[in-house]
Amino acid sequence: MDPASGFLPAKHNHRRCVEDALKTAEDVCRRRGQRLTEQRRQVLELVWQAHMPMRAYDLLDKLKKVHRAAAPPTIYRALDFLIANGLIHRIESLNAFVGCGDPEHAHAGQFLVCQDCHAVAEMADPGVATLLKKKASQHGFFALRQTVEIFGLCPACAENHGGDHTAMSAAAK
Amino acid sequence: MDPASGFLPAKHNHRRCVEDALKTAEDVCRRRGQRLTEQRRQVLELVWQAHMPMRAYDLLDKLKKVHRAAAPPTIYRALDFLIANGLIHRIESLNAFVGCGDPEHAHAGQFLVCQDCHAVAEMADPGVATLLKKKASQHGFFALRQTVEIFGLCPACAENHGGDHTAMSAAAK
DNA sequence: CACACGATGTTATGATGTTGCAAACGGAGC
DNA sequence: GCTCCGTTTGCAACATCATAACATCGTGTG
Repeated sequence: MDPASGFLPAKHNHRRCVEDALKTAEDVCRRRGQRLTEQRRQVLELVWQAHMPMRAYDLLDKLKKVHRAAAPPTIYRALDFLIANGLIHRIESLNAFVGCGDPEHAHAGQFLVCQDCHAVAEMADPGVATLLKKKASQHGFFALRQTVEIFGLCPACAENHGGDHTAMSAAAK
Repeated sequence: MDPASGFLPAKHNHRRCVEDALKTAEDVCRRRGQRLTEQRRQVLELVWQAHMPMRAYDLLDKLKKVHRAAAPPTIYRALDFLIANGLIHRIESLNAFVGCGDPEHAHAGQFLVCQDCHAVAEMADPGVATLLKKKASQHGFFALRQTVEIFGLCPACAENHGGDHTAMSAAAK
């Protein structure tokens, strides 16, 4: 199953899932005649390694460890490229980025963001995307791009907190 | 009809619609025992006057004209208050704020953002919100809050551009 | 009046993202 | 190999977005 869809078990083969993502990225770029340069590959790898939303400057700090000259434009250019090729998604509410499990097909993803552990899952439900497009068109609006971000509790965190997630998350601060 | 739902005709009674929004805000705050101070009222008025997404520093510049001492915290505090009371919404993709036409009821709004004229309409379709919550729960996710932002062309801009919005918007730059 | 608490003033700083231009790289054609 | 040319990267500065920390002020309440 697609590694980006749904929340992952605590112990999955993480090294493997990063490798798969990079392999897929290489395939996709080769087919499209796009250059997945070393820098871009490294940034993509950092995003996948974290397996949770990564912010630009966090990625920059990590990138600097293997590439001292890295600066903000370094990261943002790589992120722009990766987004343009559907290899990552941007989570607007977090100013953060996550890997996309299905870069081969353009799609409007819906993101489930856990407020507790910060894990993110992508739904990519075509029914949702279609409904939104349809609802928009009922308002005379021609939809081109969607951002859908749902905040709440992932299965593991909902489990841990039982019914009183409100009290718990307040206490957790 | 609710002034914030749907795109407005080019010539609506704008002064009236700002006044109504402020009146409603006063009612809501009074009932909740919240203080709609002069500063907060002014910021809310600025948001409604623009009738399109306003960024914090744009509001700050405008506020300075009637209140020289205004600084970033001035604006952000007012915006925090207004959001907390449902009087405005934040558009995450734009780092901008729009007035809410229905502050009386908590709701998950869906925003239609025109890429051309930057107008924004709020759908607040409960069916959409419910569907998203349900889809999320099918993934074991307990949804608490939603951000739905749809980019495209509003009725007026879609009309002007006919079929070739791509060429037009490229040329428009 | 005195107190408490929320609101505001003020300065500084942190966090996020972009522009502009020059240099280096890398593939296409010779 | 060499030139040409478009893409990618280096680099410095800047633009934008948001918050921290602490002092002061205002207002309602006992």
